[in-house]
Amino acid sequence: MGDKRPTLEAVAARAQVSRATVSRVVNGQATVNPQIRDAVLRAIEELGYVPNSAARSLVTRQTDSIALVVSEPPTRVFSDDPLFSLVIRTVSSELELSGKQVILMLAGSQRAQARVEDYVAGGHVDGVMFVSMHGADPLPGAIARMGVPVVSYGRPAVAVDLPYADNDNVGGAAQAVEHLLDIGRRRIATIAGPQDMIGGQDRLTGYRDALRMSDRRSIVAVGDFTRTSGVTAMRHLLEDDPELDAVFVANDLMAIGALQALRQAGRRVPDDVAVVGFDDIEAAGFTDPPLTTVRHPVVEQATAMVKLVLTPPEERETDHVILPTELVVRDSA
Amino acid sequence: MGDKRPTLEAVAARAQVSRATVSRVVNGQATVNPQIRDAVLRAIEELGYVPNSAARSLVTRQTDSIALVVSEPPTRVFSDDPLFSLVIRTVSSELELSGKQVILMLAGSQRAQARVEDYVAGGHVDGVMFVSMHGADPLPGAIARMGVPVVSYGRPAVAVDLPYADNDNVGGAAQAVEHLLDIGRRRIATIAGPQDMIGGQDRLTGYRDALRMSDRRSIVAVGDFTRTSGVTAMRHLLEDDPELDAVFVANDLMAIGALQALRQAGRRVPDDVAVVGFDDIEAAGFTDPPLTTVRHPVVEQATAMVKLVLTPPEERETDHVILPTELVVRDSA
DNA sequence: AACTCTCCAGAGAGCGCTCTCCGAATGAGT
DNA sequence: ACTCATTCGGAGAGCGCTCTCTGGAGAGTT
Repeated sequence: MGDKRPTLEAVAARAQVSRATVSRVVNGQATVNPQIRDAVLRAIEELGYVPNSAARSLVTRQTDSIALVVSEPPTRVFSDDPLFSLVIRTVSSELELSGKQVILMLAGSQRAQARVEDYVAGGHVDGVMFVSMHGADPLPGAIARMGVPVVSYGRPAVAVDLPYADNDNVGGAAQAVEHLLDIGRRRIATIAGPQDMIGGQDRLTGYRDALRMSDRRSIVAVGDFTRTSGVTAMRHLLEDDPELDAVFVANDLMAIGALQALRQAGRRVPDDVAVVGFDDIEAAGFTDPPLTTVRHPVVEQATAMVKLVLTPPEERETDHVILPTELVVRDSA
Repeated sequence: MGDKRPTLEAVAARAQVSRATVSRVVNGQATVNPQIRDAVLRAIEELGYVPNSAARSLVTRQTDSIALVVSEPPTRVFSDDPLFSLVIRTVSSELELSGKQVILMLAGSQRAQARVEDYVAGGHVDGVMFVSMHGADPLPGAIARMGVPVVSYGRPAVAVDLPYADNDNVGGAAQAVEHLLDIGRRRIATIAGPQDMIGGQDRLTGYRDALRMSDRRSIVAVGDFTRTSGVTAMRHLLEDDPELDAVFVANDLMAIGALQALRQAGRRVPDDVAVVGFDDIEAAGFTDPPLTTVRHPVVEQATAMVKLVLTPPEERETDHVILPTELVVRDSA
């Protein structure tokens, strides 16, 4: 910013052409005489010209940047969901492929939500991606109404009809429970995720579905996807039903907590109680015992989301991408 | 973007004043008659006016956004450093306090680096923060030369003189080794981090310093901060010196790997081999046994970095912030 | 040879905003 | 009553770019 950067005008002067011509060259229009094009290119090179993006987006009404909005309440900000980082990185590198930038926005508080809304209204971004929405978040709807493309990572609450990329939470949970059934477990409990998140709801649904098919009773405790909540929930479960011989935990972080609680309670895993998690975070591979869990395709899901936000609605094949999950059997079940 | 958003002009017309006056009100200048101000405010409200940022930054040459550049080679992108996410979140919320946005950029490849350079040259950002730099990254220097404020999370390689916020890696490592010495260990090895990163270098230096003071021999293996590299390094160490009774590992991820390798080799921790890690990631609390490690203030460090990039050089008290570390003693040593 | 058609570069009008003058109106001073 | 500050809103010139429209030159047609 310090010293003046060359403008289109300067390049035009140096190449002895008009601004319009330089603009054409810069934007790769075909209708330019090769000789003139070369001259312009040389001038650009010599001057070290880089187009000013503000000026450009003022007229094109395009910003080449997409917001990634993380609707995470402040309390959870510091409990590290390891997948979060993977999503960010995938989205970022995927977007770079299309020459777009990622603008990261936290929307954990009311104030922050208003900020995001104003920001988008201010025309700063060409699209918005939501990650980790809770309940009936009004923000996506508000933004969609402004005519800005919106997508969600994970299926949003039913009220809003947004395009989204999700994994098959219901199917994955059912898969986990069926595995537990297959290895002969009879009293299968679950530690569910927060019920204001669709992921939490769906995994509970999958658990219930699988159990209903086999006529078993469901035993449910609810956590909030953090490890400590897993510890607490497991303890409650053990109090409620000391006879349980298996537990399906709605995410690995809580499963790790459950493993700890189980150990403290003197239960052996998987001998006394089998445990299946969900997510297949890296840590799942080196818990004691290594965690059997449901893996879902984070990278593919993030990629699908990016594709959705970049594709105009009329060109989309589908608005709802659902990716399959896979059971990873280790030692805990 | 879809339908026309109201402009300054429209607000001016509605409030029966000139554009200039509206601009004054929007930017909070004092020299506006309260009555007129109210009228303008009402018009803004009624029209739902939000200033167009492109137009504004075209004339002010300010963008209110700061780039967060992650110079991580693609190979490491998918090995989740849990702290990475914490840094991102802290930076983001800290920046929001000053009304700035975070633009996340990956700079793992040559091509990506060039992209970042062009982007910054294009005047998109008011400042750049670097995270996780390797070796003598030319990018920060190039950007600093353009007159854009640059800071680094962690001390950069000596060649470039950038403002930075770092933790006391040398001191922390020394602290860890001294603890090992205190509990009576005699053959203390280390698994060092990548030597093209200052953090890796400094922690090795701290290890060597502490050992030299006590006249012990150093035993070094080098990893790359990933868990698997910790496994490999630990195995090598065990081959090189089967008698070792302690190991200081340059980060927790590798320490977790080392713990696994040790278990596989039939060594008990801490009885046979004491292990100390570095970082105090959440997982360190629930390894088996829980990991003794060096905690450093990630949030404070990120906050300090943000403060540096936002403060003009002439107003800065210091260009180099170094935060103290703390040894967290658990069961592994 | 006169005409039309195509191709391609230049002219110039904005995009929405900020900010520096300017000038009108008000109040104080003589 | 008249002059001189002083306050505060308006006019208008850009900021750097895109893009439509225009017009000149050369090629093709009759």
